Amino acid sequence: MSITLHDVARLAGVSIKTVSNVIHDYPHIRPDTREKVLAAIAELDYRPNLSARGLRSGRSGAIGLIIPDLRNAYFAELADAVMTAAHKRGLYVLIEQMGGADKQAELEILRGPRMQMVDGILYSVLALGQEDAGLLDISTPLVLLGDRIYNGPTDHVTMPNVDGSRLATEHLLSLGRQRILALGAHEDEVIGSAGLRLRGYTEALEAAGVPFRPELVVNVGNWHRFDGAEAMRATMASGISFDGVVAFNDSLALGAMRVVQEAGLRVPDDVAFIGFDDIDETRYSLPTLSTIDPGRAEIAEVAVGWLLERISAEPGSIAPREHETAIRLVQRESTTFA
Amino acid sequence: MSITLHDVARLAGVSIKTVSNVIHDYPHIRPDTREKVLAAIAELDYRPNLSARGLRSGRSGAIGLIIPDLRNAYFAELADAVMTAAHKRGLYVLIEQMGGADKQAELEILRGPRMQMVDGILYSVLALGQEDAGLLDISTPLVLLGDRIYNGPTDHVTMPNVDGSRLATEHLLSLGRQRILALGAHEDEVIGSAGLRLRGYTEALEAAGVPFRPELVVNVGNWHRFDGAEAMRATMASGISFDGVVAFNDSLALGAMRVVQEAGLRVPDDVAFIGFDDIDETRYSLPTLSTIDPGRAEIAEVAVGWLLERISAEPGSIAPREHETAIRLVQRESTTFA
DNA sequence: CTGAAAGCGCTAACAC
DNA sequence: GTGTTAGCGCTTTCAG
Repeated sequence: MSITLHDVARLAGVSIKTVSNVIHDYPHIRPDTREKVLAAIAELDYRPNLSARGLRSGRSGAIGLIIPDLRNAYFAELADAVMTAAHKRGLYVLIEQMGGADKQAELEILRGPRMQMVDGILYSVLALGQEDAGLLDISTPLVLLGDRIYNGPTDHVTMPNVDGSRLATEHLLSLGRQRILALGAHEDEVIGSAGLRLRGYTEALEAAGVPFRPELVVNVGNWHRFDGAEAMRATMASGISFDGVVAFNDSLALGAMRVVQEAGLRVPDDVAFIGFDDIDETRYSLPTLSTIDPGRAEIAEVAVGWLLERISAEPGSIAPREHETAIRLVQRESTTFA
Repeated sequence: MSITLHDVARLAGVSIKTVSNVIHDYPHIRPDTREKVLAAIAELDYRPNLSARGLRSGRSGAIGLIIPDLRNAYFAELADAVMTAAHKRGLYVLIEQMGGADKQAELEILRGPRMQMVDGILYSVLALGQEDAGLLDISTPLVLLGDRIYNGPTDHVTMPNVDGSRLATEHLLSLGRQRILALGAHEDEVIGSAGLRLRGYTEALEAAGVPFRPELVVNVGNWHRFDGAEAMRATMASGISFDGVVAFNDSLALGAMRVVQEAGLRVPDDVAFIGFDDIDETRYSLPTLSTIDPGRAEIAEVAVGWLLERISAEPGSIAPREHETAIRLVQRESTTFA
């Protein structure tokens, strides 16, 4: 049997209301009463029962984080950032992975029993798209992450993808590269990370007066190292020549960089590489990888902050907001000449 | 206001007990009653209130997973495996990171408010050691992971470290390597992953009649890519010569391999590498990294299973158990000759 | 400033 | 087979 408010109240010689007041820092309590109560709490090692508190208050103190896959370094680092931001505010985080990109599965997780007990949800959209925005009008407070749905029915936090990609491409152009591969495109995608990053790429070429060559745009299904390696093998086999690669994430870049080097080309001398995400690994690859830092901590801070605002606000009282982080070009060896 | 058992009962024209019976698959219910209830549940989209259920039953349906750091690929992959194993059994997982190796901080997390509401804890020990085993005699069901505490007051699941390291070392010896670096030792550590893996290394040398050279044992503080790279730089600067490396985890191996290649040595021709953990990245490094697969899924399965047994058993009724997984040598390019 | 008491939604004796 | 009912521990309204 665990210690309850009653036990503390009895030991301190007060009522449970007073104990509750002390716990919640209710201001009007006589100092000596507070002392007595705190002493009793310490002596009994009292811990509030969170289920009871949750039942009574309607709040669990937990938020959900729905991400594609923890084994993906980007999302592991995002989860870490979200947990840090949440703990600062006394919340705990329930992580849920959705695995493959299946709309139905994703919606089920969003509405499923596991997200039942959280006060709000941070959802990094993967399978759903702009056309599904309507499905997100759920009663649980929700903040969207990622680049699949803009101007949806609720808040959205992401990085400026077009700017980031333009920055990355300009960086390679400034090195004198002219035949730059865009690695990681998704056919016919306009919105979504792939679509937006392709747009930034084309904008940068255009601004620099470098002709856009469709054969330099490489479509890739998933964004893992494996896919980057495969796509690069196919590209090289097809005989296309290039002297720079803007990869739409770091994993793709690392996979592709490996294949390029295997083929005897030097990085950055023969081919310069830049990625997206600034995952830890980019600091230790051979060579280290230049990348766009998306401002992960800022994403987490703003998203958790907004989610909390929604949790305490009247439903419907906060109009949907959009936040884009400050990004940063991180130059490393893959674009630096000795 | 959300839907409660009462609402469902009213719509179905039965009592809440009957609804509860249906939900819990209580066997003796007339089929048509069950139908009516299920229809009402579906119509109202009823979801049980987990706080109320938790309060009443004393179970939250959640287990805690305490790990050092999600950004560490090994633990991200472990978390993934644990979530998979837990979901199979209808549990959700609350992940908690402990950050640096601080005993006090670690104990606080273990006893802290966030682990308050879970039914049991999976704890991958980092800072605590064998001498602290007594501190783990807590009332919450607990299963230990990692290699810091053996034969503690509760169940423990891990890989056979000595065997794994012996296997790895034998593999390099079988390639004809004689000057094999042991990378990742911790000074004076006997138990713990570093101590055990060093023992496996020395055992393999001894069995093969290869002299043990203390200068080939490289101490490393942390086990990140960065530390592997630094340690390798220092080792090479000191002029020690070697033709193989048994790294005590994959990250160390990857960091060190990079430095070796930077210096113009070829892997595996000049130096063969093998790591521990079989993290995803080892499939995509240049060259791909041979490693010891610790049986992560098995660790997760056994640990979650045992934890559940402890949760449903009388406290103290289950004697502490030890489980060692089946391991596997995974040979990749870093130890393969064309 | 502190106490009494109602009730959050659910489970599980116990009745019928 | 199904209904009644007593709390689980906490927050909070309302008195005093």
